[in-house]
Parts: sequence; structure tokens; C-alpha cells
Amino acid sequence: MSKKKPYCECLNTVKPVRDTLEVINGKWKLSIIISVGVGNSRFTEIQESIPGLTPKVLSKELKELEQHQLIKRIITNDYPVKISYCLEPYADTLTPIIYAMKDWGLNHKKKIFQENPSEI
Amino acid sequence: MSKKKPYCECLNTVKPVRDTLEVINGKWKLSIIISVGVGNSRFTEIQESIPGLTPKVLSKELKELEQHQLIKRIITNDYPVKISYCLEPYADTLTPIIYAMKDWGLNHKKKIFQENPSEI
DNA sequence: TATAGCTATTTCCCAAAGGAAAGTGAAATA
DNA sequence: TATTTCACTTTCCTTTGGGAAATAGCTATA
Repeated sequence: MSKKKPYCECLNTVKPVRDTLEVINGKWKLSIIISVGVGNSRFTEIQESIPGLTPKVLSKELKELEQHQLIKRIITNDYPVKISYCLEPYADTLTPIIYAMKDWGLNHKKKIFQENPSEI
Repeated sequence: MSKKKPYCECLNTVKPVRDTLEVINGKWKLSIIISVGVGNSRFTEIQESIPGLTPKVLSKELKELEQHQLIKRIITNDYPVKISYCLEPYADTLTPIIYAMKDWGLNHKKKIFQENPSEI
């Protein structure tokens, strides 16, 4: 007879959630996807649309998002070479996550405010 | 006439998403919420149910989750003092995010496998 | 020709995240 | 009495994330 109650299995949920986190982790990736999604396609546009985002970080994150096939980098070989970014169709599959997080964030702010209106 | 195309506003989505990330960021928080949610209530149970989670990190994360009113720490003052953890009702509001991320992770694995079956 | 703008890259640096391992104090068990 | 378990805490260390600022190569504009 064992004394120890065995723990409840939860890996069937924990593992896929962690797989997702490996792709969209970090402070900036989802924001960049949102920004490109609403129409910002140039490096500078994306950077200016997200306060606090520095060019170094944007550059690095764009590369990672490219590798995960969420964002496409397009080089236009016109007279002035132009580089622009757009979402890959695969990025659309993130929409449910983004909306769930948007809704939660809005509701959370409301809750915080109701509990303590002084916190802006 | 301005030459510069102004960037598209996306802060109405970016900001709440970042507010959410501030609460559930990091590698472990969602996993811990999932584990407690399926019934693991003791420190050691939670730790054992999540491979790779060390006691130091679990301890720290539990405190942060308590502060955000997602998890409740319960001290039972019986003959042996027992400490257990359970979800606050507020943690249930994270369910849509967790399910969206679980679904995405499962689908992502499938996609990776279809593209390159060698990567387990 | 000089200056400004775009799209980054590079260097340097600091703080936070997180892992390994040992320790702690209280209670339970042998 | 000695050992084990539980619930952490502490220490030490490495890795990662990310900010500031300078620079680079190209084109456009004055």
C-alpha cells in the first residue's frame, strides 16, 4: 500500500501549451504579428507602431518569426530596393490566441480598476 | 504634403495583449495553472507533474500567481499543518487562452511533422 | 555635393530568468 | 533516537532578453 497519492497527469495539456509558448514567447512577437496584421509592412512602420521596440530587437524577432513561417520578408527589386513584411497565411491560425488574450487583458484592466481605481 | 505614410494604429490590440502577457509570461505559469486545475494541490504533486520544474522556480511562480489572484494558498491548521493550493475562480477566465494555445500547439506539431517527419 | 531617410547590424552592457545542489525546520515514521 | 518527508529557501552560477548608441550601405532629396 502506497502512502503517496500520485499526482494527476496534465501533460496532455501542458505539453502543447509549452510547444506554443516556444513559438510565441517573449515580450514582442505577438505585438509584431498584430502590427503587421493591421497593415504595417515596413520596418520603420512596425517599429513606430509599437512603443519601446528597438530596431535590434525588431530585427531579431522578425528573423525568428520568418523561421517559424509566420511572417514573410519581401524584397522588391524596383529602382529603389524595398523590403516589406507581411503575414504568412499560417499566422492567421494565431488569431484565436490573440483575441483570447486581448479580451482577457481588457477584462483584467477593468477588474484591476474596480478593485483599486487609483491605479490609472 | 507629407512623404511618410503614417503607421497603422494597433495599440488597441497590442496593449491589452501585453497586459495579459505581464500576468502569464514566463515558461511555467500556465503549466502550473493547468496542473493545479486538474487536481494537483500539494507542492510536490505540482512539481512532479511538470517535468523540469524546480522547487525554487515553483515557489517563486506560486507567489506571483497568488499576487495576481489566480491561485490560493491554503494552510490547514490540523495536527500536521498542511499547505495546499487551488485555483481562484478568476483563474477560470484563462481557460479560453489555455485551450486556444493547446489547440494551436497540437496543430503546430502536426504541421511540423507533415513537413519533416524525421523531427519526431 | 551634402544631407537625410530607410533597413537594418554591431557592440557593449545590465537585469532578469532560470537551473543545480545543498540546506532548513517542522512533523511523521521506523 | 534516527531517518524520512514535506515545503520550501538559499546560494551560486549560466543563459537569455533586451536596452542604448553607433555604424553601415543604400537611395532620395536639397
